[in-house]
Amino acid sequence: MPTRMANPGKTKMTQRRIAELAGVSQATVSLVLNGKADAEVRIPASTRQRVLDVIAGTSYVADPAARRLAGVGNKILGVFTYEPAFPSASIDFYTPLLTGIEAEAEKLGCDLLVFTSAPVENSRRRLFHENNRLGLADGALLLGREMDPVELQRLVAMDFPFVAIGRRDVDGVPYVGVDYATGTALLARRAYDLGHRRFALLHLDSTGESGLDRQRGFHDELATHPDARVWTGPATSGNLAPIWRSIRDFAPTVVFVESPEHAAELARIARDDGVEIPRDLSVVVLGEVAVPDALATDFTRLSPPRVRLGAEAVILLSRMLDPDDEPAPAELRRLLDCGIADGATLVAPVTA
Amino acid sequence: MPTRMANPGKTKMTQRRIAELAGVSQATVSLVLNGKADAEVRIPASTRQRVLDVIAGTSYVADPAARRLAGVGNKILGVFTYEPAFPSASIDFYTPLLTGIEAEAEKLGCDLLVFTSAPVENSRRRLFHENNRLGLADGALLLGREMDPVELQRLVAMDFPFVAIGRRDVDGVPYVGVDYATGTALLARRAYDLGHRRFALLHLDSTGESGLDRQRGFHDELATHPDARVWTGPATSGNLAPIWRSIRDFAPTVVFVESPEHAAELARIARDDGVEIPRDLSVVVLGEVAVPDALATDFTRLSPPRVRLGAEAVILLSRMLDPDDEPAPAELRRLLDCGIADGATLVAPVTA
DNA sequence: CTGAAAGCGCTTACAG
DNA sequence: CTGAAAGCGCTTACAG
Repeated sequence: MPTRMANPGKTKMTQRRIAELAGVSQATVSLVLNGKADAEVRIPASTRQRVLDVIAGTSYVADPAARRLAGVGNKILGVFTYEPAFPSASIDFYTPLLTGIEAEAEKLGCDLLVFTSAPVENSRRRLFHENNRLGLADGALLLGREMDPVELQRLVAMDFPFVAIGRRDVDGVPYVGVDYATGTALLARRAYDLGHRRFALLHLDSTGESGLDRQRGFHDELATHPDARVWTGPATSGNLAPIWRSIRDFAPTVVFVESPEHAAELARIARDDGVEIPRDLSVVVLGEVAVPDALATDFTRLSPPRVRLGAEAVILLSRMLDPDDEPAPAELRRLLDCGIADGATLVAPVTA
Repeated sequence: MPTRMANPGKTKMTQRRIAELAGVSQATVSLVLNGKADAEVRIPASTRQRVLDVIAGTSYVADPAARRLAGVGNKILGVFTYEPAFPSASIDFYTPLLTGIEAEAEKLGCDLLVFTSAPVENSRRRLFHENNRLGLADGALLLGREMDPVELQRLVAMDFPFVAIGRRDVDGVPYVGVDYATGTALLARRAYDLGHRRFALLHLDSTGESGLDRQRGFHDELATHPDARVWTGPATSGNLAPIWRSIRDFAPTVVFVESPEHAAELARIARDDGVEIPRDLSVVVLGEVAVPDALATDFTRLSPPRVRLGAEAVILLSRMLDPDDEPAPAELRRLLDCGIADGATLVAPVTA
């Protein structure tokens, strides 16, 4: 339990000591340090220089806690992940996001406060808990496949600046997401144009917005084609064999699969069942395989711009924090175009 | 430039307001909150309960900046990476470390402050810069292949609690590292026992401790075998063709390569040159391939316990921060055993 | 042009 | 047993 203070005993460098050394008041040191010395307040260049010289001779850095308490921003962005970020299960999902976030934070000169202390319940983290350190950050980025709407509402009500990564249905939540609906619709349209008429959709058994968007894109597109036949089912975790039998009974020429892992598993089962992919059955994946495995199937799939997603979220948050900026409502809720990886598993059906 | 405060306008929950609502003094609220209400200071259970009830009804959280300023620990661990962490080049190196760090921080209830704001010079970050937020963390973890000795000395002199990941030569620097010397010696001994007598070592052109440890382990082991012949050379970045010619002229039966990337490249060049691996030439890698690629060669190699390394560093740091704990000198500078992956590229030489 | 002072929200001796 | 007060290091009106 880390509770001991840093630097016990040693005399810490403070503005007061700088002031003594420079023969000025502590307030003057603060003014010089904050650049106010130029504008509103006139401080003679000589005084200013003397202070700067003294500081240069020491290892002084303004105490960030004191700055924060005194009411200025810290250039610290909170990062909250609803699922623990690094453990293997989620690592592929978070890594590209964090890559974008880190790169952009670096450009902006911000530090990142990762809220690892949030207690985990049902394998999800809770943002609000006693002693949460939200208040130390100027604002926060929220990542996760699903987020607790109540917590989102509370953040909005608090007027705490934050940006969710991924579209969120909760009112007033700023986000940067991916336009999965359009991406999925484009792929459905591409399949239709290739001659497919019997479509299956194997989606995740989750109520997350991104899954709903994919389903909506899928259905909306196919609704415009009266001759398209559609089967839909959720993939319960674990064994996909039963669901494969249902799909086979429907006899689609193409199956859309939300999860790359499920797609790989389904393809394996299908092959064992004598179904050759893509000759007998096209497969379209609605998510990006995280680490492209050289041995694996090169699925036709959505390819969301995840690194950029992280970067854009940081940019939006920093704009929200900038007193001189005021992002327009449309900028506060924004979807990035979803890329498509052509892959090799969507071809014209032989039965066309 | 994020500088606007969170929560502008809205009235923030404070101990003072809690105190008003509960009809007690602000100090009492603090005492109740910090559990001091039980020990030194006696506060009637009824008062205590009243305060807790009020707090439960609000969304109060103690302002971490104020706590910090008042002199208590924050359970915030700083994380400083000398090379930017997520960008692809370093991601494989840092990811397992961060996995261990995150998992352990979560267990301890600590947040992680990642110093992304450190300015980059010559593709390395500088820890000390104006407005560094080191002081906000109770202590820090330092990661990187090489670290600036001057900065390390300064941290030691400041008495700032920190733990370096990887052995460091600088006096007084606490670290958790990997025993590369012993690991390398074991592999050299294994090669010798298989009959190898002509050894080449292709090391990185760097002065980092971990590289030096490997070289030392290599040379120390082989020095015990008077009939072993040794060639050593640094791999300059880029084209390995020239160095391959030097190695070929020496005609080793086994080549030790520090970097996995160099090993892959060298193996390719060797094969193009008609040298079959491992039949004609055994190859031993002294680092772990980050993402095991199913297609790549399964090199015989060192397999440092990187996830554990991260976790152990957090544990050590938290012990240093614990006022009731006092890690022994040996615990402050510790090497973990380095694993060995048998792989398939170290075999007995045909010429033996 | 510069200094003295208030205040940020907390913790912790110190008085009652 | 509890309240009033000092102090942590800063920023920023406000007086000189």
